[in-house]
Amino acid sequence: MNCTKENSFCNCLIYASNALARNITKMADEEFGKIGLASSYAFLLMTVNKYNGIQPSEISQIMMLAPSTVTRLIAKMVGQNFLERMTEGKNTFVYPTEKSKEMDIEIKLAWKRVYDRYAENLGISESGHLADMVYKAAIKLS
Amino acid sequence: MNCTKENSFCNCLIYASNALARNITKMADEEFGKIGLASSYAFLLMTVNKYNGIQPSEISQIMMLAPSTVTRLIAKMVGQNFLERMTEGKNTFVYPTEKSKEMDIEIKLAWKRVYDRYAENLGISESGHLADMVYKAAIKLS
DNA sequence: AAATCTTATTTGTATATACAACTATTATTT
DNA sequence: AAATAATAGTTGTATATACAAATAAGATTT
Repeated sequence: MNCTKENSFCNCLIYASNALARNITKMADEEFGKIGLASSYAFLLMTVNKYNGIQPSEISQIMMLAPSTVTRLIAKMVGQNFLERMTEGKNTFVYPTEKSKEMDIEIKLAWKRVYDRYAENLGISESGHLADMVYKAAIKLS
Repeated sequence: MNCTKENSFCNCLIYASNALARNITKMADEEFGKIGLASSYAFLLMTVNKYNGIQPSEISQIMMLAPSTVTRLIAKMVGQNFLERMTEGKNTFVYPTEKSKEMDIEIKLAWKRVYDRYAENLGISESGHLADMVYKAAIKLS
């Protein structure tokens, strides 16, 4: 690869992966923004809609986020009446409200739009291949 | 790919790329932390050491960061006597101090350690291939 | 020359995220 | 049964980053 002043870090996975993450998240936030959500919250709602009564620790694993981050995301969605939290002993169970369930289809459509946008830019098979590689690498480095 | 509750987003580039970026940045911060820097600052110093008198807008392009972010990074390094800033008209030129120049070799060694660590986890050719794909994707989505 | 457009940078403010420390609960060992 | 360890979740605090607005300087058009 031709590394000029303009792309001296093209061979650096640290900066490339951060740049990719920022760019794709921006795209996602644009699409999810149309339905009034930032992407993290959209994914959280999708997850809780799918797994009724899921625990924060499981969400943490699925979304690959630190437990404290998940606590904060949930708290915000509880505050906006999208989620409910029930505590039993040391465990917490998270449930979607009607408001969240009603939004599910819209979230999925927005998600599809994000996918279509990046697939359009990267190519369909390319983007599938990339997602696969990036996911596997993320796991290996965790 | 086998998507159970544990990895429902394995086909989702948004979350995979964010997870990869966080994991690799954590690794980088561990290595650069040994020489007292967070990874962003290390890269900034490397860049300014290489391109004496570089302008923030150029740094912004190279590091793929927003101009405001670059301003903040530079300000912090100026405060710690790693960089100097000269303003001429609307332009600003950034220079390394002796402190930064002396650190250059250590930064490069830490950078090598980061590279070795992720190459060890991902495989050498794999990690090269991944960096290449991720960099190209980041550009295409920008 | 004045008015307008463009470019470069900085500042105010907001957000996502994490780590470390803490609380509370349950499980295990002695 | 008491003591200890492990697990689940939350809170305080810090950081990186961005957007939008502001400032300032140059360039271009009229």
